[in-house]
Amino acid sequence: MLNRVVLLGRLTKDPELRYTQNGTAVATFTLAVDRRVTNQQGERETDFIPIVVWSKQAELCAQYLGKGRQAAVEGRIQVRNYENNEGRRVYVTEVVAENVQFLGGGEGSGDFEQRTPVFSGDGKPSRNFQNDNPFADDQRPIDISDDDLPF
Amino acid sequence: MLNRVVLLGRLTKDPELRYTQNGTAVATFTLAVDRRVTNQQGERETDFIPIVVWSKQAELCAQYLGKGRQAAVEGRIQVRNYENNEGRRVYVTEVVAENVQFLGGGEGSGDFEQRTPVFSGDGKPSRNFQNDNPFADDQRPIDISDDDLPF
Amino acid sequence: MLNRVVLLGRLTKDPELRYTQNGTAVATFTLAVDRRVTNQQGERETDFIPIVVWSKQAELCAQYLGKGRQAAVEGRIQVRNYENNEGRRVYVTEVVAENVQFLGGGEGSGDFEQRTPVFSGDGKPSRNFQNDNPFADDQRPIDISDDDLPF
Amino acid sequence: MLNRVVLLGRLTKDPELRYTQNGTAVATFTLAVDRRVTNQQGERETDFIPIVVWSKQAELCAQYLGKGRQAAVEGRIQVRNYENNEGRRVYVTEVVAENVQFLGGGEGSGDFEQRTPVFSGDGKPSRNFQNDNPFADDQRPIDISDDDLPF
DNA sequence: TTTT
DNA sequence: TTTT
Repeated sequence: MLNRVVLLGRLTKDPELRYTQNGTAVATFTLAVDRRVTNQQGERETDFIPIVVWSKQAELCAQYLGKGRQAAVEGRIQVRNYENNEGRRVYVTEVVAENVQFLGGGEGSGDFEQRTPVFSGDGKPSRNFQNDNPFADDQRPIDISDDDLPF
Repeated sequence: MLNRVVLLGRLTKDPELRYTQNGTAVATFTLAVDRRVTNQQGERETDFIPIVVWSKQAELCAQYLGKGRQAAVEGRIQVRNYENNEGRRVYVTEVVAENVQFLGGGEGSGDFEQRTPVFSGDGKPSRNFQNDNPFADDQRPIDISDDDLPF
Repeated sequence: MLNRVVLLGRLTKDPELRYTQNGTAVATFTLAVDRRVTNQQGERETDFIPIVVWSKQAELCAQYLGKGRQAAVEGRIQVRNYENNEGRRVYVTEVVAENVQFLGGGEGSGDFEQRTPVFSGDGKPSRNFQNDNPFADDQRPIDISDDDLPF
Repeated sequence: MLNRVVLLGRLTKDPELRYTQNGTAVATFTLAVDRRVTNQQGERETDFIPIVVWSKQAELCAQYLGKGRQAAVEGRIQVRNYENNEGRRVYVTEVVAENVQFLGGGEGSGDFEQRTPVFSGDGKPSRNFQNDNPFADDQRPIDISDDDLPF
């Protein structure tokens, strides 16, 4: 019906870029969003919120965003679930971004020089794949439907 | 920094009302939010989003909301984690509501007659408690800090 | 960049439906949104917010919404200006809706029976037209560009 | 009921800071927010949205924000009206900010050195005052209720 | 009356 | 584990 999210925070790492079987780009990153109020111990806590971006925006994020950069994300909350390799149902909540604004900051910060996109695939098997693909690592399209999220 | 969510959906069950050790009310429920677009199979999918409400609003939700009722929720995304009883770190994402609007609908729908609040505690131990309390079931305050979420 | 609005309120009147020169539907209505806090006199004030909807959604609003009905509106704030017939620049702020949800309530309330759309054109000339059209009244398309708002 | 706005844009000028009769600070500025899509002439249009901030946040805005700076604003839409000095009712729409985030950019940009707050009062009488105060110019509190907006 |  |  109505499902709207707006976040402002910093990337905890460079985005990861992948491609679905039929060539759709999808980028993922985590946004660290500080809470506005401190807790009872007087500490400022942070929510680490997983973000998913599709298509052209995914590629732009991979090119222009990096660890430590500030970004504003507008999108919707998505809750999906899958069966893990122990046969247990796992629930994943993430924000599907429809609009990402690149703000300043971050390391190496010659504001928005282009980065070399980081393709994910790092030896550690991605166990929450709906369809595990051993070739995911070498930048070949992964064998899942466009509906699924490849991470 | 900035973390804003607005949702419109229906409760999948009656809210559960609890009290922290020092008497703060907390209600929880799941909001079923239909997606605006259908998937590739032409089906309309639904996101089931866990909601947490505190204090006075919690008690109002327990009184006036029920299974099937429509509600608008405004709040923020919170990601917390705890170690479960198998020693594994579990991540929980939920929306902490700051404003809940009661809309029509639902069963027995003599619009907003008061309901008998449903206290949770149903025999099945609540395993994601930070601090398990055997008395949670009989409506006595539960023994955890106000910071923690009792579910 | 980022311009997001979510409102929940009631229509002060039936929506007005018009068509631009090239046949695009546009509906307008005012949403009465109560403030959450009362003022210093203990009264609850209300903001009356002008809403604009385009295309298919405009026609659905004209059919299914009416005076007193509750609606949730998601969109963006738009500030436009035009020169009035006294040669003075007038500023208009309105919410351009991208998503309107029909909620219950309202008069005659046999929930969402279809209404006869109300075409605007009531004898009183609409002086904030960019391009005044004497035929606007008899439901013929109005002679303005799609960019402009016909009211 | 529910009235939520999130904006990201740049200040068109330094904020103006004033004080109500009983000492409450209020800052005002205009946020230039680019539209995401270009119009039929291929130009990117901009909405100029008036912002009001109260109390402590007002003083922080006056100190840390300036012309050209980027800011994220979270708040609610307010529509008020008053009778102008020609006896005509004038409607004013503005965003009452509850949370302002200072982002980079702007002139002189030694990021967030403190600025000398700009008090409004520039010789031109502020004609949309509900209660005109000839002393508003010399930084003395203005003689209106806290409920009213002094600009 | 507008910002980059 | 889900609502209409």
